[in-house]
Amino acid sequence: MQSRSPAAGRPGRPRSAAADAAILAATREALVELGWSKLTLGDVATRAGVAKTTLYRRWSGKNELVVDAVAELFDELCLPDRGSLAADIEGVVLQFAAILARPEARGGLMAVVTEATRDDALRARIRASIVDRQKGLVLEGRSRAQQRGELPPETDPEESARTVDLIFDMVAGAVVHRTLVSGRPVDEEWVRGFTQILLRGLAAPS
Amino acid sequence: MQSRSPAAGRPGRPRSAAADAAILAATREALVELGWSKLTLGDVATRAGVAKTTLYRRWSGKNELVVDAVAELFDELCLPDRGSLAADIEGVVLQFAAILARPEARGGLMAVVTEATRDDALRARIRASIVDRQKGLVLEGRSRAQQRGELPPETDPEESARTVDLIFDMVAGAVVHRTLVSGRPVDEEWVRGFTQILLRGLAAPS
DNA sequence: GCATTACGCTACGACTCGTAGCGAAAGCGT
DNA sequence: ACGCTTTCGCTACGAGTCGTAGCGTAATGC
Repeated sequence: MQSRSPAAGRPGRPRSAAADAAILAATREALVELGWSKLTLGDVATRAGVAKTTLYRRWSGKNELVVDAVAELFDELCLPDRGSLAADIEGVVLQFAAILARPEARGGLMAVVTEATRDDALRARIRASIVDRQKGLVLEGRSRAQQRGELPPETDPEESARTVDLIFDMVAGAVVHRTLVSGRPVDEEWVRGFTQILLRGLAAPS
Repeated sequence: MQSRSPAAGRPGRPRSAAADAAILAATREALVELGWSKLTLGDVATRAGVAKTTLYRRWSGKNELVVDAVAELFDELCLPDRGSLAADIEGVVLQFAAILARPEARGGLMAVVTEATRDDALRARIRASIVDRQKGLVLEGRSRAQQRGELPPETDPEESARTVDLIFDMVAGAVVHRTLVSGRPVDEEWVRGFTQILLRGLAAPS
């Protein structure tokens, strides 16, 4: 996507955009059927109807390919204004959960995060194409809540940045853990309870 | 461990307990050096000084082996009484974070969780040897807080069980996400902010 | 037409997988 | 002491995947 070849007005035959799309779609399909560990690049190439060499000319390996394939799933994330901070949180959490509920996202996202533990370049790629977009939603939601008077305005900008990171880890982490570790669905009931605690805290009366 | 051969008074040569320990230690060592995807069972066998066939006689594959190797890391988790709910939370979060900071836990734990997405037996094994122990700490901490009067007593037992699951996902999820996705350390400052939000909520004044 | 690049195809050595077969070693009961 | 049973280390094996190289062909810009 953003990091791959610009292909600006170079001489010679241009790369097929259709092949790109077919490869990414085939990757997601294989991810559903086989899972991360049994997914092979040769199989993806066959599914996409391209040669294995074509695949290697565009992606350096399994990790990079799957990051791009999974990142497309997060394009649909947005933050419609629902009138209150609680409603905004519930909306975006349900969106995020809906994406994670898809099997190609479950296995794929977790696998690349695992690999990113030992690969800084891969981690940067994940951050740029997936994580930063999500964090932007947190920023937007807080800004709206401050305008509504639901949250106090920022004082220290550095403190403010830390809080955004913290909230982001709490929201995304809880949804991911619920979905992938506990293995239970993120339904409306769960989201209500989660939002309640996030906004008012554990000590508050239910 | 609990699920493997009981080896009760059978005839014949008993299995070497030293080999078990050597294999698990070698697995963690290989996990640090190579990471999940490049770890091979042949390599682990060589490091442990045993034959590859011996390894396959005890574990059915990479997943099961790594679960057992990583599970040992969580044996040290406990919940010392620090006098208040906030202090208890901070204590156990720092313990959990210290384990996750070790490279053999980062890659290994995430990898087996990823694989568990498509393997129910593996998920059950993870739950039994890792997750349930953590959830027990949540239960214990809430019980103490209720005795201190920091939390309201339970009314509906079913509602109560849901709340424990929710808190568990929020705590563990946030720490895991901070460590593995955001890639930033869980230090005392972060833990203070996290506990503050978990107990008093976002809307509370800082 | 010509240079340049992408593409499909085949083939290749290197590696890992998981299993089978063998002889030797280590315990247990008599 | 003697077998019986099970484990262990070793070697070897077919199957599968990896990532690359080479080749002829297709598509684009000048």
